[in-house]
Amino acid sequence: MTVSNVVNGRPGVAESTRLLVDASIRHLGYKPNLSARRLAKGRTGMLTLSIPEVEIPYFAEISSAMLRAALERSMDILINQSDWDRDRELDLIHGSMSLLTDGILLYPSTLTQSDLNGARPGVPLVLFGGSEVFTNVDHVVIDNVAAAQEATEHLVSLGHRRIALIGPHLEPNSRKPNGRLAGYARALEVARIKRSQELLVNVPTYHRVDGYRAMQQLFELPQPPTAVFCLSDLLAVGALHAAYDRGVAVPGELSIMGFDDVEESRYSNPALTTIKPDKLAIARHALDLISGPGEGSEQNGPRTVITNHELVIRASTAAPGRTAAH
Amino acid sequence: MTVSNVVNGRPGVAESTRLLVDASIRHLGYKPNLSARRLAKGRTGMLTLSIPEVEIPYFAEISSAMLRAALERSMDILINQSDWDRDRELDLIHGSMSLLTDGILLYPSTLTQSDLNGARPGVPLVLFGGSEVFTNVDHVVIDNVAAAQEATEHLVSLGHRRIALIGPHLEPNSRKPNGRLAGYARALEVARIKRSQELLVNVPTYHRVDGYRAMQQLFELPQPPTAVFCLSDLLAVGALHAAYDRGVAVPGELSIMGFDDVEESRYSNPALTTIKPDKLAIARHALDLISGPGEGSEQNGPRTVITNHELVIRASTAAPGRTAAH
DNA sequence: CTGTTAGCGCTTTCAG
DNA sequence: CTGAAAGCGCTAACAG
Repeated sequence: MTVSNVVNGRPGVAESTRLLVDASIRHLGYKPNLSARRLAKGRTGMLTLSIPEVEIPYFAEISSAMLRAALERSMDILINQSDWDRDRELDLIHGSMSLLTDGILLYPSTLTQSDLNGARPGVPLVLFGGSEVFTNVDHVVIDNVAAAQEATEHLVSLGHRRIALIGPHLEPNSRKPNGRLAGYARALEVARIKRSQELLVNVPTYHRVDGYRAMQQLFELPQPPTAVFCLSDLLAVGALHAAYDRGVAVPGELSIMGFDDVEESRYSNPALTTIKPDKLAIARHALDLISGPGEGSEQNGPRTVITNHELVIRASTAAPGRTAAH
Repeated sequence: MTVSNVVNGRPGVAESTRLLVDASIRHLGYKPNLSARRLAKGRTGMLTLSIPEVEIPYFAEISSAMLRAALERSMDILINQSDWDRDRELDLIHGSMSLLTDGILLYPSTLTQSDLNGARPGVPLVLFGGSEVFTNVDHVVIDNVAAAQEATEHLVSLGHRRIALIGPHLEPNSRKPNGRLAGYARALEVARIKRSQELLVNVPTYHRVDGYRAMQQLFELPQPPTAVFCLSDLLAVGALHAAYDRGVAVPGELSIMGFDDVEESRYSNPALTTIKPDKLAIARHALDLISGPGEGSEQNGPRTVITNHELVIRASTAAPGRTAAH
């Protein structure tokens, strides 16, 4: 009908008719049925965003950025929580819900490259973040090795020599490449500091409690570190709390450095020195990739976009003072 | 077709046929089109969740709880950020997007009762949280006045007499009822403590920065408070940081109390005493209301469910010591 | 400029 | 147990 034209604000409708239709619409309380529109049109205007956990501030902030970026392009976002579950992530990409949304934005928490080689989803897929960089799919990342190296160098430049590292995937023989670990290693190498296995604390997740426990463990060392680089702000907040509980002064006796620049860390006591990724840029690039060049670009193969990061120096790092040993 | 039956796992299909169909499905890489299914079925299995901001930990935690509760009922959630924008919330309820999802879960950040009296959305609507309790729509709340009263009484029982309050909607002549303010007032009344207007600091939002500024303001008072009750943990974190910056010891010289029991406040230095709402219960009740009794219950009118809360005492509150004045 | 005709991909009837 | 027929509410392509 002509009705469809007026509802969609398309040109080529007489002003009089338009008014008439508008009146009827209001009168009858008509609401368009989006499902039907979608069936007919073939697109939904919705994207699926998959993150491991909304409660982790980094993901909450990234989600918020995605929501904003989507709004800028008048799209909606359906948030899916994968709970770090491999099956949930696999399900999404080979997936059942594919034809509901126009694309999938996924933070690969457990997937590896080879998982992506198999069947492709029915809709565009773009990855963002994660410790590994995928070359077989569109992926928006930061340069994790450079970032971790800068962070470690900052600690080195302050005069630290015993610098611990707290993070997940630090197992000695992990097959999953870990850019941040590599950056840390490189910085030590440049500074001619010998790596010590006891200063590498592997944790199961990025949660505060893991940072707390890891720090406790480091305090028990015969020769505790004078600085700790935590692979997320949340981990750093946990470490900070452990220092607080033990009465160790930060940064006086111990320097702590985070990663992510989540707002929480600007208000911790003391505020955290950290690495700040450009979250809005990540979101915008992800959105551009997903709704961008379209099918035509398949020829050019998967694209990797590297976004900026920045070292933000706040109050939790300083030159080493007295030892952290109690 | 019979195909539909096997896809939906319905009975009444010969085992042989089922196998045949399954094989073809796998072979052809068939994916059901959810939009089509929805058009035909009339329901989408999706709910819209509207919160002001995902980056606010309380909302992130509530979202997570909703996501989990929805998963338990095999539903999906579309998250909408209202950004505290009245128009966005109104739009949602009188709404355009109505027929996309099966229901709307809304945190009323700016709406008032009268906004809900007008046109009803085409789908079930349930409200959760907020400072006002709506009686004309299904609403899941906590008893804000009781909670705030308990919080204040805890401070009183410690021996405090000058207890400040930091929060939004504290204007003297606000028309919007504020349960938490009422609870605070009642506790003081019971303790026969005179209310002082200078101890009420009204802030624009629940963000950390507002707590920070409000606290700075209180420090400038000729006679600063010995305790502060912040109407959100985020505000309390800001206040804590202000105390830290000024070198005021918490809880030695100043007690700080929060509201929400967000994980962040368990790791602040010191950890915050706070009011803990049962977020999962809120989520589950909201989901039950929305997909519950259905149309039949319209006769019984809107339901209000009040969920539990709990006072959690941690390290940020203690008996008053030296004055907080610098 | 307006109205008609198909058909999106599924789920329902209801016959075979 | 299986298949054919109709229609969910919309948009697209065309004809009046």
